[in-house]
Amino acid sequence: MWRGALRAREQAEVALAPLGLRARHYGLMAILTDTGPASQRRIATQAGIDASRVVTLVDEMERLQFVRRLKDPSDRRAYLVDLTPAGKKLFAEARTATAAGERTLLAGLTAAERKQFVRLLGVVAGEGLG
Amino acid sequence: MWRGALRAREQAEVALAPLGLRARHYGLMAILTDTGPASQRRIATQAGIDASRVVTLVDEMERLQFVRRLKDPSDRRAYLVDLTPAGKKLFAEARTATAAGERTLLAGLTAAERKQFVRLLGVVAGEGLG
DNA sequence: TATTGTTATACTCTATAACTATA
DNA sequence: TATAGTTATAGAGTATAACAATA
Repeated sequence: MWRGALRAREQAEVALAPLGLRARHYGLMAILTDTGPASQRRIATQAGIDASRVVTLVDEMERLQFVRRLKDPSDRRAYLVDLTPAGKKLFAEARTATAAGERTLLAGLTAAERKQFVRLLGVVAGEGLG
Repeated sequence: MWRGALRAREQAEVALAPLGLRARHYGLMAILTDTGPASQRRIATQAGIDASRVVTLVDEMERLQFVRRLKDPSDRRAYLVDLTPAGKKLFAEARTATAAGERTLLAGLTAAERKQFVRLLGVVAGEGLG
């Protein structure tokens, strides 16, 4: 499983490199697309990483203007991190790019097997647990 | 997929910790069990890691006497790394331990789905590529 | 008191480069 | 010239601890 994941990540990195992105940037955009504007704390929980790393990650994406920090009106300590329009556009491109890599990765499977595999993987990965 | 692999590795680490092992030690023993005595170069290729890391890894396992370095009679530069009897015994225990973790990981699947999942995973991971 | 975001720091993992002894 | 193993080192990536502002 580890080996498969390494292959998958490598595919993703290769696919995203032309866009100037790393897998983690894709992950951030995926979370924001999923949940909408979110606090950094929530992003950390969702991604399963430390809050201090979210700082750096959001910094990077903010500097590139794909993401922005809005003040949370209901909690002056917190930000709401949000995709900018440019970020949404970029994420769409990134999805296209990674989809191609995914096809390569799953090339050995029939269409039915792919569907099955993705489904089972969802269960094993504990989908929806954050 | 990445998330699933993280869960899998964590399961493995937790399962192996009581034996004083890390996932990489298990990996080394698995390779040696598979291929028999092997040069460090071959182990590196097989595991997909750098040769310098194999040095450290074998050092650790040799100090614990689970592995030994035999001189390769046909190439005086090379060692043949081999499991000791204690290493073989340990690997059997480690297999039992990780099998329990595996059951936890695949708990959400039926028996048939598990079998299918493992098969598909083998294809995606490019089984036998090294 | 507890929590959000931040910074500084240290630790782990990993690869690279330079070396030796062989081939 | 090239390869097996080793060492030292440097670069990622990551978590931890301590802090200010706010709850």
